[in-house]
Amino acid sequence: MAVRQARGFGQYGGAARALERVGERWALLVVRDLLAGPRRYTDLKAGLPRIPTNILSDRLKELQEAGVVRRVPIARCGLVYELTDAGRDLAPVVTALERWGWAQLGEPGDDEAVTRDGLASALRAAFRADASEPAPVRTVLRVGEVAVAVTTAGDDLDVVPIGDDALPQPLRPDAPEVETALELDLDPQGLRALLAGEADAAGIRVISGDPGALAAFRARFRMQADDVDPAAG
Amino acid sequence: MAVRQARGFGQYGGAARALERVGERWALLVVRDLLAGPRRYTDLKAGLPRIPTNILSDRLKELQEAGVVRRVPIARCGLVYELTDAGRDLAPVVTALERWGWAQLGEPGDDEAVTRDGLASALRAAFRADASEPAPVRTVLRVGEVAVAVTTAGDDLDVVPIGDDALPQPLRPDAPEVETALELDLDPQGLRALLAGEADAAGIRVISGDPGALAAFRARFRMQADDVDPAAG
DNA sequence: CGGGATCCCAAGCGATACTG
DNA sequence: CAGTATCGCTTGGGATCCCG
Repeated sequence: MAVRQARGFGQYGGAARALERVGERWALLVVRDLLAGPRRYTDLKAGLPRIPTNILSDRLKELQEAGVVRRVPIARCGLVYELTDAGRDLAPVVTALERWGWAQLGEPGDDEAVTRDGLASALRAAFRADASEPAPVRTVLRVGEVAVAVTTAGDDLDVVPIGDDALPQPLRPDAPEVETALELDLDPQGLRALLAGEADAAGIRVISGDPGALAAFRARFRMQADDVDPAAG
Repeated sequence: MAVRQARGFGQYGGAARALERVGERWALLVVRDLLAGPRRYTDLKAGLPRIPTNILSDRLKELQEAGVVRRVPIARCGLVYELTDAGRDLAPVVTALERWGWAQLGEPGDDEAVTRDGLASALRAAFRADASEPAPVRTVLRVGEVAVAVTTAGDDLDVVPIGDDALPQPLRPDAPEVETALELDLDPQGLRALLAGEADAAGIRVISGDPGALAAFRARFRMQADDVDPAAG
């Protein structure tokens, strides 16, 4: 009996119910990765290097039963897992966790790496919509082995993995030809510093792009949710 | 060895780190209750009726080690646990969970009850700041055995438990004499319906207050984060 | 009586091996 | 590729006990 009957907390309330549904170990990390798009079992396992296969299997079953994840057979591409509407509604939860967690992060542990979907999730959490800058801008970030391409356009953000992903990207037709304005190579601490808005640029290497592009990126991606409104009135 | 060394996820990222710190079973419910104010061990145990005492003890130790909770001896009042600044920064996480969870809630289970701090947390998550209504308004909500008094004033929200709490409330000096404009008695489903903005008033009993006060309450407390902006430009 | 610590059992987790 | 099966270990659950 892999799918356990949700050991409850005995409370009628939102937080308790949410934690019953997605509070098991690894569950929200699966959701985080699926927020980047549909993934095959193997993709998920690759993005969660330390998850035991039986646990991934259990979590996917439980998330399906909770109405968060759906199994979708794809023509000649096998089988993918994707979020349901309710699953996508978990984005604010993941974002809140990202913001808090990045503020707590120090040095990376020896065996800690930045994963592709984790990087994408971080960028989504750090993104600040700004309708006043509607022109699309594309940035490529590399952290260790992983890389993503980030395209911003006004309030819109698109993060796509780069690399030997077998999964065909939807390749939004509305994001046609945008030149890459900035390409960065970061180490984990550099990524943290960048998203924290720290002035120090250790661990941040600009591969291509001018300083203005870097400054613009820093302005649009910042982790803390400082909701001060600066000017009066 | 009560305090385990944070079985990590092997990832350098915000969500992973956050879940390492506060992702253990019961941990975020402890945080939720502490967001309502400092609590003694016994208060926490009473608010989390199904938590085994050893687990509560373990969680509190882990949360202290994670820098989320602090133990504070109080003159002739024993010992309380309270959130640190980092712990208070978890409020957005709890709020996001509340919002998602209330949207998922159906019927209460047989042994599920609404707890006082859970009710307070739900109200905080549902509150919509509105600076244009600065006059303080006080509402009393009862759900089963628990009751809270909610005072709103513009962007400000204050939720205090009512009942035989041993713990002395700070009793904010800035909230002097406000008459109770509305008093409601709800069953769990009525609370859910109220916060969901459902028109149906089953399970919602008005003890005192006029229909206008109820309508005003419904306008200021609504769970879904509908961020549509209705009118054009 | 508040604030835990201890014990024992069951259930969940982790690693590896194996299968359709 | 996409899981299932098995097994030992670790946690959680529930009850009891201890200490100031």
